[in-house]
Amino acid sequence: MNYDFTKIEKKWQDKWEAEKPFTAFNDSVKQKYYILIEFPYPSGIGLHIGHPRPYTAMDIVSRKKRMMGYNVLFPMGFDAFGLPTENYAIQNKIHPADVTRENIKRFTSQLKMLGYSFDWSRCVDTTDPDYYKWTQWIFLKLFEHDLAYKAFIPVNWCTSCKCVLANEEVIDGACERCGAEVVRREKSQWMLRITKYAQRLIDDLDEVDYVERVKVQQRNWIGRSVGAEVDFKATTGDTIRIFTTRQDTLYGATYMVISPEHSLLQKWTSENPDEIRAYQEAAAKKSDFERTELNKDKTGVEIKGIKAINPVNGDEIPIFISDYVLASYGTGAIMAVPGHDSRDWEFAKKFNLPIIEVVSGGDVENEAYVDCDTGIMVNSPLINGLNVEDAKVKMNKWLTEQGLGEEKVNYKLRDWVFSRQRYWGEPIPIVECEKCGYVALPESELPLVLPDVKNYETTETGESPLASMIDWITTACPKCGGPAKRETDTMPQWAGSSWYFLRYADPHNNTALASKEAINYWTPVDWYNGGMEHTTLHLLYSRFWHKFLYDIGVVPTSEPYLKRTSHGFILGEDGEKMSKSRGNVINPDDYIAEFGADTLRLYIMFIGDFEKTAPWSYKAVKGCKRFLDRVWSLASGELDGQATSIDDISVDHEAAIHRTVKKVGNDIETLKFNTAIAALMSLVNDFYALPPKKADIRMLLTMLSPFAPHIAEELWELQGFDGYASEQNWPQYDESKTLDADIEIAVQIMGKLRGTIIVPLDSDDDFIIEAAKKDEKIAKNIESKEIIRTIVVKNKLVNLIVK
RNA sequence: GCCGCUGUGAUGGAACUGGCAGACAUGCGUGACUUAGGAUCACGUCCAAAACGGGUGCAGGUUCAACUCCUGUCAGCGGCACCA
Repeated sequence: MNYDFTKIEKKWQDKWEAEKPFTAFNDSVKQKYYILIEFPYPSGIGLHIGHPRPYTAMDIVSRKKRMMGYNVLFPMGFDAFGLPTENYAIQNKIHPADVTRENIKRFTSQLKMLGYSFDWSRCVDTTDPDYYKWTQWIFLKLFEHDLAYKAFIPVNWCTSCKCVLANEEVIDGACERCGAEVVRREKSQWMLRITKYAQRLIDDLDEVDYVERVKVQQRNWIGRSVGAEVDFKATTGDTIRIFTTRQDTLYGATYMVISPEHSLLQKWTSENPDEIRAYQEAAAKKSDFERTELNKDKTGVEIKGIKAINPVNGDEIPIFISDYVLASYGTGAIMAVPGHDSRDWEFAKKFNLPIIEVVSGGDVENEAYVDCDTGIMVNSPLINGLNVEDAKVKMNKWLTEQGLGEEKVNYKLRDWVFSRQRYWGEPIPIVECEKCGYVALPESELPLVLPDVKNYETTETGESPLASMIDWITTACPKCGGPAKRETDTMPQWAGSSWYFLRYADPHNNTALASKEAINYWTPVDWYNGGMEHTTLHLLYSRFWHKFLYDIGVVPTSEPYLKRTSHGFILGEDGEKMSKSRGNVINPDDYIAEFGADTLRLYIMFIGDFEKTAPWSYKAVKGCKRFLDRVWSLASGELDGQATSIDDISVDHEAAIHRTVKKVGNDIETLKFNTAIAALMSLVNDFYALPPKKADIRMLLTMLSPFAPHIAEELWELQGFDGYASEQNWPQYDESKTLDADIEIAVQIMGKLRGTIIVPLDSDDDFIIEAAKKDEKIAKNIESKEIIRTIVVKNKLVNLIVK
């Protein structure tokens, strides 16, 4: 009988569909284990080969955890709001909801064809009003706690999507999604105060088990730096507050720079207003990208007729505007210390400004002395002779005493721009009342359902398609009953995914986002695997929302995910990133049809280190198919012996089986799926060398079932074993049985391998040394030499040191 | 510029905590079975093969022993970046 994977896979998938063996229970006595993968965006092109890598990995973990006796929650859903669907809808004149429904259908059937053990009864869809009701509810809570606010600010505007982007969505000055240029626009936008959580988002990383690169990247993004804010007086009488991390170098400040957008500029009358206005206008026109691109050539304009006064020595110093100072960081103003900052140094050279050395050890005439931690303060009466660190401490104290400033921590993290001028997103449940300002809709009016519109396109003025729905916009203020207008922007794609893992705990609840009991039972997520590309987007956003929900008592823990791992991308056969234009895209459907889902699952895990990128190889897929063919021909025939427990396995294979149980089990827990599969292949090779008994095959199928569940169940049934392979206990190994009775150990002379000997397991040192000396090859090597030292590593090797 | 990661056969990749480098797979080679083989099975496959030889990006060091630890250096990938 042949391995007819098409028939077998259909058979078992139908069975799982009917019997639902992978349902998670909210009232189980078993220990819970919550495994999460990032739910996909159901795009029109269907499942991509990148999807099955994390899904298969976590499916294997889920299946193994179930076999270990856990009540496993392994859910799936769809993050379905977003631009591609909207664009497709615009082009084809279909409602985005219809497109979404079709895409979800297709994704679901593709996922089912891969045999994943999802609990489909908990499937969620972020575009379902029953779901986004709670996304809106959380937004209202944020608004209530002053964490959502509307502000007129310069924003990132994607010229192609015609939409505002969050900082996290801008990559090298271009749109993260479409690659088009991002320009600066002033717009009134809803914002979320993620910055209020910056410190906790850093601190709590110490509490969770995330792979290090994720922690590093988040810390990097939040960008904490410790310094001080210091007030400089201007000759106009105004105060200019600056932020610096080098308060020790205050005596070296020979000029100031403020950003072209600084508010004081509106107030001041300088001697050169035209020059200043021209510079401001030029800076405003530049995109962020252009501004950073020009970083070699420093530009700026002095504000003539106005000076600043250095608070430490009373010196009058000039003030410049320059776009190397950002309005959005710190206070938008800096003191410039050309002696110890390379940007200031460059600027000072160009504009012929004085350079004062305040930390000794460098040569400030030739270049800024920046890495001067080991230097000693000079030319700084208050702190001369101190090292840099002590100087900072003393300076902080002095600034506080004088009322001139204080120690201050700054973050690169910006508040989250939360409005999108698009149709296919959650409506923001806020109205603007002429009298009361921004007013929240009452909870009873949720969900605020997305209305049908004729036209899904953003208007030329950059307004959401909802802006043309006059009937919908016009409403009454919930507070005073007066005339009010609805918010026409929608939420960003990241809204629905910021809390979806909570919904899985209790997906059909219509009185809360999930019941308290369900949340308390299932959360936090035990293991979350996802892509590195979400580290400073979804992962950061959802940690923020979770912390807020913790603060208002909705969830029991301040962190949503206990453990975070991340997979590498799969590249095309040419080693390049897959893309339509390169023509190297791999379609999973083709592989399921040609080799079957089990082979695809196996190969995608065998391809290489799970955490690294790996190139696809058609030929290597065939190797995995060959392996399953070999398993099939071994296990589909008549087999000898009993097969009721691990004790029935044959003596010949005992050590190999125990070793494999140990290896496969450990490797699954540490994401080493490739070596787990290699171990199973080795065992099968052993079985070819020396025929296995029935109990040996039973062990093999048990271990294979998380990886290749269809073939494992089929062979299990064929052999007449009890129940299903997937519901067996995960096998226990006996450490003492993992080694053969006789083992080969290496014999080295002077650290070089000179031969091997076979000795009984756990032989003592003297026995091994004697056995080594008796070995023919070794004896020849050491005759006429004196052994002066011997090193024995038990069951591994012996090293003879000779003279 | 700063931070992090990675360099191993023809290829993808193994190697626990310093203990036989190259598991497993691909590819290639030889043989068997066959009318046939792009199927299957068996064997071989780091280089060199004279061996007490050489070999994990490169140059050193520590050690009885180094892919693994240390110093320096080169290359590639990723993140951050006029962030004061």
